[in-house]
Amino acid sequence: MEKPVRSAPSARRSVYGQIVDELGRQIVTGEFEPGSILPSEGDYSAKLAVSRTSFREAIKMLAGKGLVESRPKTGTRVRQRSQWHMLDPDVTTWAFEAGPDRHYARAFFEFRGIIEPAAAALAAERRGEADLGRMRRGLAGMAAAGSRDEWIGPDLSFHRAILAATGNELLISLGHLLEPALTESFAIANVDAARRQASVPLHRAVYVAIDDGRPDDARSAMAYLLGEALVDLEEMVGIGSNVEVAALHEPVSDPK
Amino acid sequence: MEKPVRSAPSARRSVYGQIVDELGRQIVTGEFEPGSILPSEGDYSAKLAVSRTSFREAIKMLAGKGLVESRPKTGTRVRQRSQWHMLDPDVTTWAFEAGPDRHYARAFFEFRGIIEPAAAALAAERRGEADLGRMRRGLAGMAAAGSRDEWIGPDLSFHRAILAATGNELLISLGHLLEPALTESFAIANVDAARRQASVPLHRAVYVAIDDGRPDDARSAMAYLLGEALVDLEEMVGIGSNVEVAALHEPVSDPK
DNA sequence: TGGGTGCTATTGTAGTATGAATAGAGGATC
DNA sequence: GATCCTCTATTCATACTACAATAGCACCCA
Repeated sequence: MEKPVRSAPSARRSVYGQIVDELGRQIVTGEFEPGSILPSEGDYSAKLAVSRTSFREAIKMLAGKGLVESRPKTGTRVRQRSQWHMLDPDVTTWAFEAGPDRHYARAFFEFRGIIEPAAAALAAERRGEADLGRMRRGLAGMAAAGSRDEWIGPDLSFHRAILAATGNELLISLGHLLEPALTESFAIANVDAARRQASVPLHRAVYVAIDDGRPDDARSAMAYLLGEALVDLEEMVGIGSNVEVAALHEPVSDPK
Repeated sequence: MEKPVRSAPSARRSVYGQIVDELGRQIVTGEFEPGSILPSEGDYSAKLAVSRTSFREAIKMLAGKGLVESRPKTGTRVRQRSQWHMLDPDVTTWAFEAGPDRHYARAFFEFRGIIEPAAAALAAERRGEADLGRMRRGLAGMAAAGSRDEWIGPDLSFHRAILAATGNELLISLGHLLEPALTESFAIANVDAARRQASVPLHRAVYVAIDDGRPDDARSAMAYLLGEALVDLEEMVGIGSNVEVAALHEPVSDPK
């Protein structure tokens, strides 16, 4: 549909890459409902005015992320949400781009709340000088940041450095999810400069605990930091409101 | 190289699917080193006796998992491990298939040790009757299992049911990683029937705590369960041995 | 010696042809 | 009337070819 400048995110320029982004976003936002069948390759590629080859390559990439499934005769079907690879950076990007998807954003912050405090504790045991240096640079960058855009990079670096310090490849991989999430979170919750600066001491507390080798303090400092960040987002978007939390107690219906 | 029966995992039968599996495994096991360039599409597809079309579709799927990166003129390059999507089910499968990759297996169990106790705690707060039913069926299946193969399914169902009970899509996605991990773990650590049966009460303890709505007990019961499972694997493969743990304190060198 | 400038290998895209698989309709059989 | 089988049409799967776009690299010229 409308294809605006879309400066920031990913910015794939190849034909198949654009289709991946466009179709991926449409699927994640629910424009194509799970269980539904996409138009046939021939029809859809013609409609998009691209070759069937490029279209198929895009579909293959989406299939690799668990979003769709192609079978002869049947066609290409959108899989159930429970089958999607939610931990894929692109899927995360699309989910956050989709405007404030409250359900997803809430799940994501809950997930961070599990991972990152534990990662901070591990980092306090295993941090190397290089990791600490990256954290310090992140802190300095945050303290110096004037605009929102100047803030995101250092913030991201700081959290990534902690994940990297754990030496755990799976935790490091989570850093790839953080980028779209942070970028879009800040785009949504437009916290002002004063508020951002207020979180610098919280970040510093995490750093000090890691530097001193105090895992439990690092864990709780990180938990507190994330809690504050969630509060900011809540106020803006309303995720995590009481209604949402209550609703979450029953929808385990999800019947595969 | 040798292409044995490979009964269990994925078992893709399409041409491009086989290439994805084969290339993916070769990259993850290090047969193609990060930073190296694959042979050109024309050469490699000819060598494999498949069309360039199918080969490219396979490459696209691998690119979607962050394993490779294609650019005109340069070719297709294997990306650094830190860029891989380690939380992709296929990548997990290849990493475990690769024989006992101690480094990865240890990271994976550490990761489970972070996620699953927290998930169990959340499940104790949010579980629905359907979730509890699935857990009960899993327990019953484990108790009744004679062979190793009969055990894996119920075990997997049990852990997935807990993740599902959290209602958190990201946690549910982790269930996709569990399947290859459990399958291969049991293939490696061939624990005997008596030992498996000994873990049934541990699983039951987790279930009871969740059923009763006691988050802290669920968390610690799950942590204990995973600890025991890790002990089994350690004895077989040597992951997590003292040497390994000690070595992990410094290799944060991982540059970029 | 330095810098611009083609050459060329490689991926990207397109179009077409053929094959294989299967859902579903329709017919045969009991 | 119900069940099973066959047959067909649709769709994806694979292959092959041609050309465009890109960018590394060597070469040439000032």
